[in-house]
Amino acid sequence: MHSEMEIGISNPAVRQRLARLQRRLAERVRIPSSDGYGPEPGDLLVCMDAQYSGNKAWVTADVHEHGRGHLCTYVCRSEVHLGYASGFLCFREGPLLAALLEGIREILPRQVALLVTDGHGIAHPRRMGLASWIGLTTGLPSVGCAKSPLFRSATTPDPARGSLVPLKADGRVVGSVVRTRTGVKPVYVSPGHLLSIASAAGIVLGLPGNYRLPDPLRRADMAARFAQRGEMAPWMEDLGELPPVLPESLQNLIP
DNA sequence: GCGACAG
DNA sequence: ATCTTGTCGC
Repeated sequence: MHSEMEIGISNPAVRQRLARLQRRLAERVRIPSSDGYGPEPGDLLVCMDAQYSGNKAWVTADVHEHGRGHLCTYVCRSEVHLGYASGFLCFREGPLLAALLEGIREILPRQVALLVTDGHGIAHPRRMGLASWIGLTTGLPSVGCAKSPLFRSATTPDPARGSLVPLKADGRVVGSVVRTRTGVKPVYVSPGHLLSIASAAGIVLGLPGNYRLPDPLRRADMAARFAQRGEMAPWMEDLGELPPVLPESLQNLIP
């Protein structure tokens, strides 16, 4: 017998159905031409990440209070139900993030104001990156901050921190290539849901930190690695095992 | 056929 | 994401 394996996503028929679902979901995403959500003092910004080992995943949510700082970083363990394939990350990781968000909802002093994820928002072939999926699923504003592009950009931002250049997909501007640290590889920022392209870049550049990844996102990454190794830091809180949250739309498509 | 390809 | 050692640079 073999260990429980994830559902293969290499199957053309499965990919086709999921791609169709992505295009349908993308129609509901709202990206204003300007503004949209903007952080206000006291707002809770949640940055999320996940680490994997086989079909096990350690998922984290770093809670940052805008204008003040770090509150706590939550971690949970989950089972992965779908393999990875470029362009379909939202279906693999989305349900895991949704589970943890559900878990911390009652713990937090107030509602989450914004979500930030590893991976893209609308800077995606079908406008349905991880950030857009979780934003749409939760109804919350969301931003995608990816470490590598899904589309090659013709230009690169100046070496100085803060400089940025438009990120295009098929001639359409869908995000920004942002220099978060002088002389270091840029990150790829795109809105997921309920805010503009400019706002998304502004938010990422507004987050604290002197590394390529903003501190909250970096802390989410660190926490997930710690948890995976069975370690905990004083600023982390373990919520234990939480089952992935599969929306109706996925229950029929994913066994 | 070959290279690309978020995490 | 994960598999892995040393090493160059601020």
